[in-house]
Amino acid sequence: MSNNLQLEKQLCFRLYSLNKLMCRLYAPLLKELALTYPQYLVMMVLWQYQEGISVKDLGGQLDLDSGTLSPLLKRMEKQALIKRERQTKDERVVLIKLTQAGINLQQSAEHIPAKMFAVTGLSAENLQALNLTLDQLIENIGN
Amino acid sequence: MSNNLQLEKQLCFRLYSLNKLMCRLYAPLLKELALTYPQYLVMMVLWQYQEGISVKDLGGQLDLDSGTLSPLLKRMEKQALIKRERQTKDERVVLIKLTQAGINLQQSAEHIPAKMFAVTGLSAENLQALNLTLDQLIENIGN
DNA sequence: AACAAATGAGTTGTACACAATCAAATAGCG
DNA sequence: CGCTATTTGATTGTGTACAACTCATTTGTT
Repeated sequence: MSNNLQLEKQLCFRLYSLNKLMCRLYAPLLKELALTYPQYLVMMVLWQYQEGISVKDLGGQLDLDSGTLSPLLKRMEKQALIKRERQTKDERVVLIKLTQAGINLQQSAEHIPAKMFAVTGLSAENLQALNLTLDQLIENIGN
Repeated sequence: MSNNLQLEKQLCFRLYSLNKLMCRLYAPLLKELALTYPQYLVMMVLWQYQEGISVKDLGGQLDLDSGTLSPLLKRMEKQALIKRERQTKDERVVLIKLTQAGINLQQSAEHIPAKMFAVTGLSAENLQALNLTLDQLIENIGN
C-alpha cells in the first residue's frame, strides 16, 4: 500500500495550488489596470528597466522564452503600454520600452503588494522566512 | 523610491517560478508515461478513487472547473487511460473511472515522488516544515 | 402537476507556457 | 573574404486555465 502517490503529500501540488490561488487573488486588482498576471510581472521588470530591455533579457528575468513573450508583448503593445524598437547596432535584438502610459501605470499599481501581503495572513517574519526557503529551493532545483 | 514593486521581493513570483521549475523537472519523467503534469495530477486522484469519481468532485480535489477538465479528460480518454460513464441515478453527472491501462500505470509512476524529493535537496524535516507553512498559506487565502 | 431555480458537464474565446522549428543577423574562424 | 555556427526573435502546434455561456437534468416551491 504505497502512500507515496498521494496528492496531499506532495510539495508540487501545494505549489501548483498556491500559484493558482495567488493568480486569482491578483486578478480583480489587476483587472482595474487591464493587466493579466504575467503582464503584471512584465511591467514590474520594465518599471525597473526604464531605459529598455531586450526580449532575451526580459525572458531571463522571468524565465520565459520568446514563444511566450512575443505574443504577450504584442498584446501589450496593442494596449499602448510598451513599444518595441529593433536595435540598429544589432538588428536581431528588440528593445522593449515603456510608453508614457506604461510609466504612469506604476502609480496605480503601487498599492498592490501591501494588499497582497495582507491577505496572506503571514507576519513579516514568517513571510521573510518563507521567501528564504523558497529561494533556497529555487537555487537547488533551478537548472 | 518605492521598492515595493520589485519582482525579487514578492512571494507570488517565487511561487510562479517554482511551480514552473517543478513542472519542468517532472516533464522528462512524465514523458515516459506519456502524461502531462496536470494529467499526472488527475491520475493521482483516480488512483485513490478507483471506484470512480465525478467530474465535479475531481475538480474539487484539484481546484479546477469543467472548462479545464472536460477537454483534458477527453484527451485522456483518447489515450485509453480513463473511461466516462454517465450515472443512471443522476444523468447530469459523469463518472470518471480508470481503465486497466490506467490502473497499471500506477506501478510505472511509483518511483517519481522519491526522485522528485531527491532533487529538492531538502531534508525530510525541512520538506515537512515547508509543506506545513504552505498548507497554512493555502488555508489563509483559499477562498 | 407546473414551473422557477439550481446543478453538472460541456463549449467558446482569450491568454499563457513551452517544444520544435524557422529566418535573419552576427560572430568567428580558416 | 567566405563560410559555418551561434544568437535572437518570431511562428506553429499542443495543452492547460478560466470566464462566460449553453444545455439537459434535477430539485424546490407552490
